[in-house]
Amino acid sequence: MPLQDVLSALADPTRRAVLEALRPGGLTVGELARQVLTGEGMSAPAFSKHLRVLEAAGVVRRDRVGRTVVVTLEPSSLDELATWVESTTRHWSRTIDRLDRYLEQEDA
Amino acid sequence: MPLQDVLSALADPTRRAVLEALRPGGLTVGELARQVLTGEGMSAPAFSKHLRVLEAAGVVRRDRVGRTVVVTLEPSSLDELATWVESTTRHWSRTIDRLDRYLEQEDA
DNA sequence: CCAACACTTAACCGCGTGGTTAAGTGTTGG
DNA sequence: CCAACACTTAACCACGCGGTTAAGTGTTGG
Repeated sequence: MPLQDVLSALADPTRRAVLEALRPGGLTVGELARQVLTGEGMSAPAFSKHLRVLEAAGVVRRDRVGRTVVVTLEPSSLDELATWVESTTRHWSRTIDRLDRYLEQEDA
Repeated sequence: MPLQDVLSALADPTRRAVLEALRPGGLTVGELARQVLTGEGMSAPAFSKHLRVLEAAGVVRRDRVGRTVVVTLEPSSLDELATWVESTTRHWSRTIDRLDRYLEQEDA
């Protein structure tokens, strides 16, 4: 679940929609598809691939239950991302006027 | 700067490296390239394209200064992302055991 | 058992993304 | 002025990603 995998996993609207749909709790693949793919005519295999990507990124887990597969969120999988965003933006507020830094170097 | 654009912009290591390099403040494209592309033999045009993506996502700004171009961070461009991550993960802690939800439905 | 169900895997395909080199655009220093 | 500098745009190419259909894998009701 390195940052790289999480970010590319989230850079897809279908995948983000899956996360939204799972917020109340785990769902079977079928139920998930019914909620997420309302309208868009996406095939089951395509959807399954998206789930694979999310799973590979460590964002969700898939467990076979009877003949269905239940998908659940993997809590703390976005911690690294949250930390990165936080630590990145924190310093931005202190950023001086956009030209100053360059001009300083120029003068030296 | 919709979430979609920001996420796909960040889903590239070179682009993230640019943000890291800009944390202390704005830099010219050349200086930025020197810091970010140490080692990887990436061409200037390729790098310029990455900057274009970041700019289109609203994450950085490019200003011509003399014959150089200064790149600066666009503060608050990651606010939407931070909010999304926050609001997404907040509920995860409350997520019930991964099977419960499904089994409830099954019983009904 | 086995037919049907709920998905996944396999094989394939078009296209967008990330890379290249070559040519173009501003902006000085001399 | 104009040559050189600092990038960017244009044109092109390879390959990975998101999509498809067809076939495979577990699992259970009857």
